[in-house]
Amino acid sequence: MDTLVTAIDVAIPLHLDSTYHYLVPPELLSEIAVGKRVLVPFGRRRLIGIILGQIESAEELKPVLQLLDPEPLLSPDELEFLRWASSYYLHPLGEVIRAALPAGLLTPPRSGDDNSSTPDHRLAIQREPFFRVNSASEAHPRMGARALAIFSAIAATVELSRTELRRQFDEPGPQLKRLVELGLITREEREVYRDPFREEAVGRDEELLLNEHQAAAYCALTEAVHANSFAPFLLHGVTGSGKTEVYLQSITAAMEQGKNALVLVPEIALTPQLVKRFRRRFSCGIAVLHSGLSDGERYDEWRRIRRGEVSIVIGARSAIFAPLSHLGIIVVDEEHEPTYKQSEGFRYNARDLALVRGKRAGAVVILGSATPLLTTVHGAQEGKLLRLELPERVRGLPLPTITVSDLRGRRGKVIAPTLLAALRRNLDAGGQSLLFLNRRGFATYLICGDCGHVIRCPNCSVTLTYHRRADRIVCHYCDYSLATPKFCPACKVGSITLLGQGTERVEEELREQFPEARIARMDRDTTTGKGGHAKVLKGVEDGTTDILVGTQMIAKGHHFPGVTLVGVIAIDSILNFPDFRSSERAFQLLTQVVGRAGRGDNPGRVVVQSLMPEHYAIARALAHDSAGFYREELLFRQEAGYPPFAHLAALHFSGNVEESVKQGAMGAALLLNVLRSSRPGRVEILGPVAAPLSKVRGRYRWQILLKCRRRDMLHATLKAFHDGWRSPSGIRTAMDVDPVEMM
DNA sequence: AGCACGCCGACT
DNA sequence: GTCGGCGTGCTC
Repeated sequence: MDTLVTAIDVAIPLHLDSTYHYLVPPELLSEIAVGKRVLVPFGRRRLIGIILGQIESAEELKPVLQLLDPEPLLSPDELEFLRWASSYYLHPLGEVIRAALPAGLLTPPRSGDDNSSTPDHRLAIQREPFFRVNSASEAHPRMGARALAIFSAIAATVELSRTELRRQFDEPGPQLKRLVELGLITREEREVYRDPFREEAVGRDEELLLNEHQAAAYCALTEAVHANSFAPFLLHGVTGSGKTEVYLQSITAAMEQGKNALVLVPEIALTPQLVKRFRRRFSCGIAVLHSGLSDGERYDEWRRIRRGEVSIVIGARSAIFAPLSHLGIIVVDEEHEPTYKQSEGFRYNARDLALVRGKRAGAVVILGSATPLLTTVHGAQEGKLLRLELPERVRGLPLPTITVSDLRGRRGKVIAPTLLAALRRNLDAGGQSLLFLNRRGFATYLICGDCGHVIRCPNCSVTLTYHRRADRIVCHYCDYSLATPKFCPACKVGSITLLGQGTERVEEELREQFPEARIARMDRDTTTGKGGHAKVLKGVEDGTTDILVGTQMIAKGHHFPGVTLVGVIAIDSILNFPDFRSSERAFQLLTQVVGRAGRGDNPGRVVVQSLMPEHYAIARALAHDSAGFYREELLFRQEAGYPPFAHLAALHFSGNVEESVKQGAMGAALLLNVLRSSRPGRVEILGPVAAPLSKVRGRYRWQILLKCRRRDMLHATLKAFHDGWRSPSGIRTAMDVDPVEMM
């Protein structure tokens, strides 16, 4: 019989389904613990993995090279959560762990020097000297004036950092050294955090008085907080109904119980006001996590959370993995936002994970939105979550006047007469206008007038967009661009016709129509670089811009207090988007946009241009009838068999080689096999399996959609498929599983 | 995902 | 005779 040796089970952050075992050298035996990192040999490489558990093994194993942490990075409970996510999303645990930890912690050291336990110098823990006055020491007669000033500055406070002293006295080094030598002050080196706020002092802010609806919501939430068990809520509040104040006071209630709060926001760059409001309200530690932080700053924030130095974490989707203990409350603000979904690699949805994490932690989960997901509304109807409503604006403004401008039968101009007249009137009255179109550029496609050839991106299957200012044609998928050709590249003689409309064209048309108006455009083309946003926004805020044209960007987050006219150039471009949620998106967008109109006691005006003016998503949004919209949308989904009445998952097949068609075909074949051998009829393939092959960033992609009435059955099918899948020979590609709507 | 092993074409 | 193409298979 073979002798058993102590080994560990390790998750490797690669696209590998299995975990790997390593021998533990005797000298490390006492230090081994679940959740610590280890440097291990992997083939010819050395990689950093996470210890999942201890095992006894009789196999021939390679030994662990190095144990990297004195304390575990992940608690057993956190690891359990990540394990769940790994199996639910059918994604390797090692990669799930990598997504949950600050960037760089699992990146192995460059070959060569490997004696450092922090593999990346950017993640080095920063230290800084602090100076404090020794007890009973007084100003010394031999001190120079400068040394005296420095000494007094330190004496005036408890201690001062070198950075602070350098800021006040440039080059204080020699004097500090002398003061230390004289025994008057003490120098002490301490660990410091990189502070992503560059801490400007914020004033305090008092709790606001809640109105009747807010108070009712607050009562329900605090009661749930006190109950110490999982309780999910939908906080359905119209724009301006004071959802944030309800979040703040509920969090206060949780903190009074000694519990912590996690707040997810769609995109933290767009919500600085929210962060500021939290910082004004709470004196406890607050960590802010988002993609704008450097790896070092992120790592520091993560460590502050891990050590229990903060009680509140605010962050974008990846903050759902923040190592916050004693979770009492999780807020998902604007829960309908698609940014909660990660759509590459480890495909997860932070909104869904918030519910799972909240359940595991026994916490209150608030999904807040003015336009919640239909799935959420349905969940509330089924009694899975409790719905709290805030139907009134805090400062009750009358609703804007709303017009739908019927575009049918009109050709040519982007701005039709109704909107044009409204713009004229608003301009003459000195009001500001906001025009929305969700397409950049001048013309969305170019077609040869002679041979009909459409110019497409060589890497992606999409048409190229003409940008007039840059005089180039650009791919909006991969940013490939080309100088605008004079003649058709296919037939070499035909002239090119510009079709489809973008923000650049709207801007040009406005300049023709209103030469005296001050017009600005805000989209990805005009806001590149830091402060690009701020510049455009300032123009609107201080009234030096009369008309602002923009994409999605202008519909979100910003406050434009002077806007009295909002125009939606083409809501159809959203309604006709090939996605079963397109009505929902249109409804959300219009609701948001309508909320932008109005100044003071002027309710403002909204004009929506559409080729489908009777569409229920338009009608209901403009009538502020969300109940009506959800009722009709539920009926439509039920008939079509879409979520929330069925569960969907997508299988993506992608690769560099054109032959990835073959892969898709193999996938379809395997899938049919899986379906045949499981319970027939319970899972169906949605849409044609021979879906058109699309090309994105040079990679071809094939997609198969699966539909099932029961989530567990869909998951079992996906799992069987996933386990049975092998890339067809000759093609080196990846297969991705994307549970679109499984919760 | 890397990284090597392995078996076929043009070269110091 | 070798250098190198990338097909295929493994990594405790």
